[in-house]
Amino acid sequence: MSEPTQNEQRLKVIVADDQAAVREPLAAVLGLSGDIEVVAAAADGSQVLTAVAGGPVDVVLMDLRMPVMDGIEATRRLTEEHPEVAVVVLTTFADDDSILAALSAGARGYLTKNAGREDIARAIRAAAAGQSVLDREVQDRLLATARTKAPTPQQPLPGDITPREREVLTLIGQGLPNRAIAEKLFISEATVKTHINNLFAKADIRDRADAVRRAIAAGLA
Amino acid sequence: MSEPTQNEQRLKVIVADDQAAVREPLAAVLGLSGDIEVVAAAADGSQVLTAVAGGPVDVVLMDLRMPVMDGIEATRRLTEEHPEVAVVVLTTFADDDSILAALSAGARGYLTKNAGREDIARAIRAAAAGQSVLDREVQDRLLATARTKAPTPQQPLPGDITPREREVLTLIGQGLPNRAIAEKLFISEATVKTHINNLFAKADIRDRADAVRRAIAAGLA
DNA sequence: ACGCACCTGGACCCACGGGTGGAACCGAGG
DNA sequence: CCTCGGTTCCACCCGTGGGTCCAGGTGCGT
Repeated sequence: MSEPTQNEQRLKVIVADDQAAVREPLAAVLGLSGDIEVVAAAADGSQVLTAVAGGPVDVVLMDLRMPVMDGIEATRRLTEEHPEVAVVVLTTFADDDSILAALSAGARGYLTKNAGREDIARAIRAAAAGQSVLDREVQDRLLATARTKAPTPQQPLPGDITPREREVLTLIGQGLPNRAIAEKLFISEATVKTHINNLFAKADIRDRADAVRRAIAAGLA
Repeated sequence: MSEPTQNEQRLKVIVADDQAAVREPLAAVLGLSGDIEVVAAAADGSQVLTAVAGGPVDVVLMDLRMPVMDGIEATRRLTEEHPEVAVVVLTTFADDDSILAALSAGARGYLTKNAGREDIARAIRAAAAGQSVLDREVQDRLLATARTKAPTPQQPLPGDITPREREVLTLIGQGLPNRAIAEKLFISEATVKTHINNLFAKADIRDRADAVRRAIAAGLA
């Protein structure tokens, strides 16, 4: 996580973008930062993989929209086969799906293309050090999805519920009538009723509708 | 988002931590970075606010656990009253609640205390530039909550459902029996049954348990 | 004025759900 | 050994739920 003092070696960076008009000036301008060395350029995801195989690399600056193999897939493979290589995404698109997909694939940074040279350089240094740099809007989006989707605290059931009862509750949560539950578990409907009544007593469930809600709330459905 | 060339002025930073044994060495070591100037130190949140009022500040390095006013509350007020000031959290705790609370309050970075001097300095520079730096584990946690909480696509109901029917469905989703629904809506139980039967026909709902699931899935409960 | 959608209500029937009590089997544990 | 918890089943009762048909009242747009 930390750099003992500071300058170890120049950071070896690969620039990946299918548009030469973006890739080449970017590589050139990054080389101006004294601590960054662009060791290769790639026009698609597979070129990134071969380039990484060619020699030691610290950071890949990755576009998402590329032919042959896109940036998401390239990131996924890269972080699997070479976890020591950090990936920083640099793209024009900052929609929720792209952000989640890229970070899930293992990217350690996400910048939009209105980031300046220093912003990019800083993200590269951070990624090499194990940190993660996000554009402000990207962080806001990620935070928003993390927050809005949070109100399902997975409230638990009493501990004295038997495995069989849990099975029955799950099927209730899927909306099945007792007869269907009985068939699915190869038991009689009477037995299903017994389990249900035990459930009601143990878990303070009033009726079937309540059971459905509890099953969903407990994550069984 | 970008810095035109580079050195504008030294970044004015406030260090906030209730433990002097942490605060003072931290302030001292940060001053060693040529582009960072520690202009004040604070032992709690309210001291941060008064210090910010005293003069121009770029970044506040904020601990979360502090007496009088904690880092969350201080961050919230700071980003409201002085949105131009960036807050970077530096704390030992990296649990989901703390992370979400701090970032929701407006923090533009979140580091744990095993971050090194360069890591912290980089986060400060990024925050001043409008970016956000997260520790690796922090990003992973934030991403995990954003992902796991996503599988509720809010599947909609048919369009020809009347307002009254929607009301009834909501109450069904809360587990109420017909009689209770009738009382709550000041109508007879017979009317409730009618609405329910219409719902079943329109929305392809089989029975009451199914209705509960649909109501929850539609976000009515 | 007329049709139409919606909300309202009543009547009937019966299947399913839910409550109670009892009973048998089996495996783990004292 | 025999108890105990879990699972399996039966019988009985009845309340609620769910299906069907019908019908009055209101407000809206043509």
